[in-house]
Amino acid sequence: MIVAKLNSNMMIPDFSAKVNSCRDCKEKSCAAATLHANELDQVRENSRATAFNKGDMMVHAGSMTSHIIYLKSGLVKEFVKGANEKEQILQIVSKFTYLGLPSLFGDRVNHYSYAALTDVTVCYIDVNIFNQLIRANGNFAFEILISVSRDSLNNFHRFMSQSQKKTFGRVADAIIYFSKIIFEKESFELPFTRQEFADLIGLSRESATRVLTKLKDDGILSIDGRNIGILNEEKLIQISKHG
DNA sequence: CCATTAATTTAGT
DNA sequence: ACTAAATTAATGG
Repeated sequence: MIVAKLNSNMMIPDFSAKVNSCRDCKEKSCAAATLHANELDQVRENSRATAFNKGDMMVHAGSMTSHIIYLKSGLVKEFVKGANEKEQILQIVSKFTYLGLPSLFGDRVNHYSYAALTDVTVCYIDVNIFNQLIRANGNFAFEILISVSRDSLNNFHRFMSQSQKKTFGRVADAIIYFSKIIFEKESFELPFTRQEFADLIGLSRESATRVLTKLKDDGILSIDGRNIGILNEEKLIQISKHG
């Protein structure tokens, strides 16, 4: 390990740079779009922008929620580790969403862990200013409520199907989930390994790949490494419904 | 800087 | 669980 010597030419990196402007932000959330100019300036004063690399841990479950993380770009996985140390992915979070809202309102501790699936850019927003805005601006609060509720509905449906369906149905659901909700495309690249794919739907890695190759052999999917294409959507939906 | 090799991670059976 | 393939890190020039 090389330790850089501090001399007069070496500046300590300047982390004080604040977010440039929230008013002109091109990556605003629906909620932030309801804020007035002076409120956005308040947010700016209490925010910092940073980036994470693919694979980076962003939040550990159990840590305190001092800041809300707003995801400006990239994909993030939200997960927990069960008693058996097995990972369960709760959902894949895509851009323009706030991470950990249920933890903010339900507790002061993050109940879930977050890790970057791709390179990611974020803004940290102080929870105090966030709370303040919710109290002060009903439209903002309403939008936040909408996103939390949608999240909740989505996740319950996913977990329902997971607990009731067999392996093929779960895999089909996951593929449809990626195609419709995350990527909004017929074909896409899985943002993670087979292990993680299995962790998302509560299967073993072996079962997950077995089902994927079967779906490929049956001509329902095209699979090349992490690239997945839906060839026969009708059948896929059939499988999803059937179990 | 690039090339080679070693080590780790991932996929498939 | 094991093997092969792929990706990433370390090494040497």
